[in-house]
Amino acid sequence: MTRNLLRRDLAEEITARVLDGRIAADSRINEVHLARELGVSRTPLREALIGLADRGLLVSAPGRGFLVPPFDPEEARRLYPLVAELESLALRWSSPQDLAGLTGGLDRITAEMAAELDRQGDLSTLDDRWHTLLLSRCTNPHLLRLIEQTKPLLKRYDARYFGGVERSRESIDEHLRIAEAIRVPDLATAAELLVRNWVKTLAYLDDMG
Amino acid sequence: MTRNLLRRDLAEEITARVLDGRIAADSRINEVHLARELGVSRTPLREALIGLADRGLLVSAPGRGFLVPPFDPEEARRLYPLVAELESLALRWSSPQDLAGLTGGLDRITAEMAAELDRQGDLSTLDDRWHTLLLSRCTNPHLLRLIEQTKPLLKRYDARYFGGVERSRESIDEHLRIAEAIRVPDLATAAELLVRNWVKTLAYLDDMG
DNA sequence: TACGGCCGAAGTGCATGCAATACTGTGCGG
DNA sequence: CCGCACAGTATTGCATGCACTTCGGCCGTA
Repeated sequence: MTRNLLRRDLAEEITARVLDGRIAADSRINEVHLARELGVSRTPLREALIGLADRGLLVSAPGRGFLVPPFDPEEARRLYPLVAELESLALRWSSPQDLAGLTGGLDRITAEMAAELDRQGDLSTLDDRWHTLLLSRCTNPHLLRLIEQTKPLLKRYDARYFGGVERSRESIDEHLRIAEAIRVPDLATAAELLVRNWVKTLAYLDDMG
Repeated sequence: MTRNLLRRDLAEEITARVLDGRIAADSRINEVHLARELGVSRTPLREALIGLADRGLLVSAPGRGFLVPPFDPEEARRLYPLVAELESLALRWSSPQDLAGLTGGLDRITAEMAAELDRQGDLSTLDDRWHTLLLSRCTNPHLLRLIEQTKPLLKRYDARYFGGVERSRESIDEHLRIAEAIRVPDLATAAELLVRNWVKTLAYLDDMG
């Protein structure tokens, strides 16, 4: 059992707040206020902020502390293809046999997504679980780390624009087809479809914004 | 002009020490001793260590501080293809025209490498400069950040095994051919050659260790 | 009005202090 | 001889303290 460090919990909490906008984009973070609000001292808070800055979720401005970068459509257009390629790589670096064993779990999550969509609920956490499961057999921990680090940056944009029912149905269908390709198994096709899934999401975002 | 933070200088210094072994692999870092040795307090030192742990150069063990992970041949076999794919991606995401303008500078560095090889000098920093210049036209800052973060991990292994004259000559030749492909410009070929360059280096390492 | 310099308040960056946890070595029992 | 318990030390994780920088408002001047 791993004892949890305050700075990790804080990093998680701050990430959540940045993603849902409770900590606004294009704003500075006041360490004293935030520390008081979270009921901790500045030290572990700063440690968490430094970690987040190293991952790119925040930027550190010497003498001015930490900033939440502003939204930038251009950045979204960089992040989606990046995550697409990284996930594609992770998929191609997984054992086909191991992957085939995942299809049941994957499709179950997809089914939950369909149900949640009817209920007009939140799909993003289910989508996360699906992708995480899909990549869980990748044998390259460093690649997985990079993906884990990059996705929050992307989720900032996803969270803003998510909710298109049209696109959600389409995406659910794409998930099913990816799982199918894995069952064959045809990883090249699966990886290709996975990239398309991300890129199409970006295209959908671009059309809106 | 960017005022420099102590934690950044420290992170740089610690990275250097880990890479050249002054901080041994598979050892714990004693914050008090290291802080005293570096003439700073534990606070900015810890901040630097946290950043390095987030990048994967160190690992954080709750209650036990920070550890330098042991050398693991398996890890090297994961890192080289990863960096290869990342750099390949960065190259393919560069503008061919911009890249073509780099060939002069690239070849100059390659020439310096050849000269340095005759002198039996250090090639790794020149190699770094070459790769950095090659990727300098990539328009995806997040991808470049991931590469910057991952390369030190790899350099830990590179530094251990570097020095094969045979492989160095071969690598220099590969650099020239990559620059050629860029001049054409034929980025697909260049990216392919770049991947090969990394993978062959790994193969050479594997043969030794 | 627009601009620039000064002054007080606010905030960061680093140092230090403290309590809880983890390590080391010793002695005892099996 | 080996394993375990225990006491003392060392070390981490977090809190607090302090100095320097930055920010915001006010004034004076052009």
